[in-house]
Amino acid sequence: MEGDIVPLSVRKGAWTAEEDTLLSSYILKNGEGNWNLIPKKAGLNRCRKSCRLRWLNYLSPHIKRGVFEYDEIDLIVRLHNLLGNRWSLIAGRIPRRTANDVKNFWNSHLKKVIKTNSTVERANINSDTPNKVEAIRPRTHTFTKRLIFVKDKYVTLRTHDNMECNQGNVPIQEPVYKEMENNIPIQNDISNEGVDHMWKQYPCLVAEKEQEDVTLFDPNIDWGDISVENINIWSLLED
DNA sequence: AAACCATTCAACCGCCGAACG
DNA sequence: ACGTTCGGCGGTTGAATGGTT
Repeated sequence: MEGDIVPLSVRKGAWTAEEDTLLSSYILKNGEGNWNLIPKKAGLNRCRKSCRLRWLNYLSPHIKRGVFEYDEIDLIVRLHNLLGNRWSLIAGRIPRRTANDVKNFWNSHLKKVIKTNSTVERANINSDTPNKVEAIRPRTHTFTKRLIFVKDKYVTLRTHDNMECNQGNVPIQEPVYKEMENNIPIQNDISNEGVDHMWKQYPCLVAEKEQEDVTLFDPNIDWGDISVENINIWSLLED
């Protein structure tokens, strides 16, 4: 692809502190904009991809670095079990973590020890056999009264202010599912800090009888993604 | 202390799809 | 309809680091 051809003189390899400073100061001042122009305008002898990667995976003030916490690992394992190696989707559900970080963490820490499913506890099983994952592709589903099985559950919704409510047809990209404990929903442990979306929990409204039409979710909210842990909501909805 | 091996992770590569002319 | 550009993705590499012998 012609767009990927870069001049031979373009620098490769590890970034220097000076290059980091040039890129950071330019983007913080002018925004991300056109990655094709950024290297030139920032005074860098780097290709657009190198600049983009360096910013998104390392320099951006929005990313979180360092040790993965238990909650994050748990989420990675569950989401990987559900989505397979779709790192950008997985990272998109873990606030402030990059796809590259999640991928590296999986490959270096989790891949070897995850045997068959998605719980962190089972990650302690020592095995040389890598987990074979069948990815489940997100699809749009229409919610109907058949969702009666969610009685006594909470659904955690990731909402966006700018996303319009699409009543009836809810695009599902990621499932989350929270059990009720003594009628109190288990707290969502995902931080909202520094992210442009909000996590909210809504009780599933359940009809008394299966024959009734039922509004499962508050129709006044803006729908983003719906997330369900522990179950494969997509396959359940197939029936 | 030196050699070797294993692990980590930043960075690169090749490819894809969307947007655009 | 087609070619080009660009942003983005997952797979892979290899330098740096740490651990072991």
